[in-house]
Amino acid sequence: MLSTTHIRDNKKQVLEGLAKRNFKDAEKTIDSVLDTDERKRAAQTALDQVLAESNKLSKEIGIMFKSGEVQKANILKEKTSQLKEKSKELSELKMQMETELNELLYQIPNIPHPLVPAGSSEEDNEVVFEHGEIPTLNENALPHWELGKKYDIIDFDLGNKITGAGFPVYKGKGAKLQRALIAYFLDKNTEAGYTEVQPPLVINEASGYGTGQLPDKEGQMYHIGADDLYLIPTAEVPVTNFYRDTLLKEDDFPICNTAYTPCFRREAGSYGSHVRGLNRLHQFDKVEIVRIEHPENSYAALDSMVEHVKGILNELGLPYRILRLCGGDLGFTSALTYDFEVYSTAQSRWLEISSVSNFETFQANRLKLRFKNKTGKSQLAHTLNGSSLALPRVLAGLLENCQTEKGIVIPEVLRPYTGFEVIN
RNA sequence: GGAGAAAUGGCAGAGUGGUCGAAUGCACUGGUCUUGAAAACCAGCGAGGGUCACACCUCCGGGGGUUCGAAUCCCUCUUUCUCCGCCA
Repeated sequence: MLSTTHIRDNKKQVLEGLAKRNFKDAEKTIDSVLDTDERKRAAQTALDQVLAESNKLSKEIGIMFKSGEVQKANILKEKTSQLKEKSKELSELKMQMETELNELLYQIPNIPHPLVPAGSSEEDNEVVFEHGEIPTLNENALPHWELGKKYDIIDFDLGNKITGAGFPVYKGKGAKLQRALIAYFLDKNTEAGYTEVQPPLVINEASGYGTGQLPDKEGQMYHIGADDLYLIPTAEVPVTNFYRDTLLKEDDFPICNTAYTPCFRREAGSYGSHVRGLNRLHQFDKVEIVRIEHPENSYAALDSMVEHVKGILNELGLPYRILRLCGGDLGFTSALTYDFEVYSTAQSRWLEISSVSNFETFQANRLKLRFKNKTGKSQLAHTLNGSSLALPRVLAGLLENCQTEKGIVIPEVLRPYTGFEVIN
């Protein structure tokens, strides 16, 4: 959520940013934010004055009672009763303004970084880096869902039976490969200075608001009605919310966490061939990296996260590219996002396997995540996160690109984790 | 699941209806002293809103209520602790 003071002080820049995102009615929305904010503050000021008067009188009444001037006190009591009614009205007005203001602010996405290219769809994303050679596979190369069946390592039908579509069962070497990838990713992240954490897999409503899943993306999360909790769509949510309502010191930075969790997404409205196999699931595994940074360092941190993910993909030997997302494809809460895509040779398409973003103060504002700066004032921190990495599509790319006539050859770096070299 | 107790500033911990945003100690920051450090002493030290700056307003787990006035009384929710039950 953007802060009203930021909007007030940088109106022009905000409008330009929203234009880059093709945000409709930007001017109208921003104007009504500013107007509502002004009315909110007017109500606040009026309320404060009434309360000040009432506090003063109450103190006087106290003194009168002590000195026995009961009659005089009773006259003042009348007066404060009136003030009380007035304050009730004003505080209702103020709350109403606050609600209206928040509803407006919840609709406004983050302002894109200047590097974000203009554009309306994924076609306008900018390819900033490519690496690795696309392997030439033999003629009867298979997509991963066929490979999963052939080697009996991924069972979509079994998952279908016990739960439903989008919940595969990993078996044998497939299950072990999953575990190997998780352990490998966590080790790489830990080596790079991230502290491993294990968060809960369900979150409460406040956490959903903190990172921006609520109120707008409610339908994307699984909701547990009886306890009013949500299954996490990504480790970003619980881990970033560790720092909700927190006042940090400058030397607490940087805060670097990594977490493996399953992720649960309803993916309402997704269908068709691009969701086939592991391409899009309701439950999948992901290792996430989350950072809390000083605003001055957040873009250096973003770059270092990108370099880190690159390092892992280089080691795995998968062909990949990095995209800078355009305004139209950028996530609601992000200011700048780099997507990593692995090339799936058997499907002849790119698969997104990581998304690394700087949210600047957008999440921190809702989270009330601040730090005390050098001048002693509290200031919003910057939050960042990225996948490092998401399993199913890495697995898909790996199965498809590493298939040979003898079977699927496991990349060398994973062999200490799997304990086997080939799936056949 | 049942019974009881509790929740106060970074931490510990006073405060049971009025001048309490809150004693005291520790921690922290600045200063004096010291070759330096420690100790001692002096001063400062919660957050949010508001203001050029003051004033002023809000916050003692969350929400609601009683009262002219609530950290303090009442209701409710959450969490923690103790006991009982159940279970890994």
